[in-house]
Amino acid sequence: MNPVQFYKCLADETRLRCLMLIEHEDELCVCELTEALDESQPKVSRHLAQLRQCELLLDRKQGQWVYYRINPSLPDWAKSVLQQTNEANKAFLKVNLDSLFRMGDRPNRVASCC
Amino acid sequence: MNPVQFYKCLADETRLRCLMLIEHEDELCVCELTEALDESQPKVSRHLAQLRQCELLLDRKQGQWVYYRINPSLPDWAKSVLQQTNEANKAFLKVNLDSLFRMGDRPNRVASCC
DNA sequence: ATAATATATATGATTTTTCGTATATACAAG
DNA sequence: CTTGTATATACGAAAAATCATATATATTAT
Repeated sequence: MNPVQFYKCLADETRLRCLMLIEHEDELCVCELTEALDESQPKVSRHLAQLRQCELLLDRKQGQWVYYRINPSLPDWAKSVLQQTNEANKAFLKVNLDSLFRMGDRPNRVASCC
Repeated sequence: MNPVQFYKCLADETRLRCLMLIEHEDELCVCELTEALDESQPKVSRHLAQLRQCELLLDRKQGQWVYYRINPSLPDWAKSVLQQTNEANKAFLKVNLDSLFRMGDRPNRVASCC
């Protein structure tokens, strides 16, 4: 993982908030992120695709939903950066977490093993 | 320190290498960074100015040289991110450190207190 | 005073990134 | 099959970032 490419991924508000929300919630689908961020679906989807191409995120398709999670194969330093950023910037994420928890009709998780 | 602004500062190759070199050496002047990076002086200077404006770096003028150092007032999480990035990416910096150590006529440091 | 060195900044061009909108694909429900 | 929902992508426009070059300022040396 080239550190410049890694930080370019974090250097956009939409992408950083997506990463932090996913880090916080372990796994989120596109519609949840779209609601939490109050952004258009194509915009969120485009940024998620970029994070997937750079291998910061993995996705898992389940029915009509696509769930994104942090790539566990990221180097330790990168994972650590994401964790620390999250822990030290809770106020930054609050508005998005509030929207997420207020959201109705969130899809039911089914474990990927079933 | 807004995390998006912070990561935008790290999301450029010239700026990230400058930050990592300075982190490694505690303090470097513009001509040393210019030599270590093998980039034009205005380019290095411009990026350093940006890092100073964003308060990631502080500068100290001494004679004809301007020395840059990491701003010690950065939040702990940001300082930690810089340190971890450095420790986990030594190979990334090697070529620049080699150039720096090979450089002739490096300015003599004088402690800022004198 | 003149010349040389170190650094900063201005300017306009170029490149990169981001965006809105439209559209395509896949799945689910009826 | 049709409709609705979730997601992805294509395309051109707009915005932002970066750059090379020229030039300005400050300091040191002669």
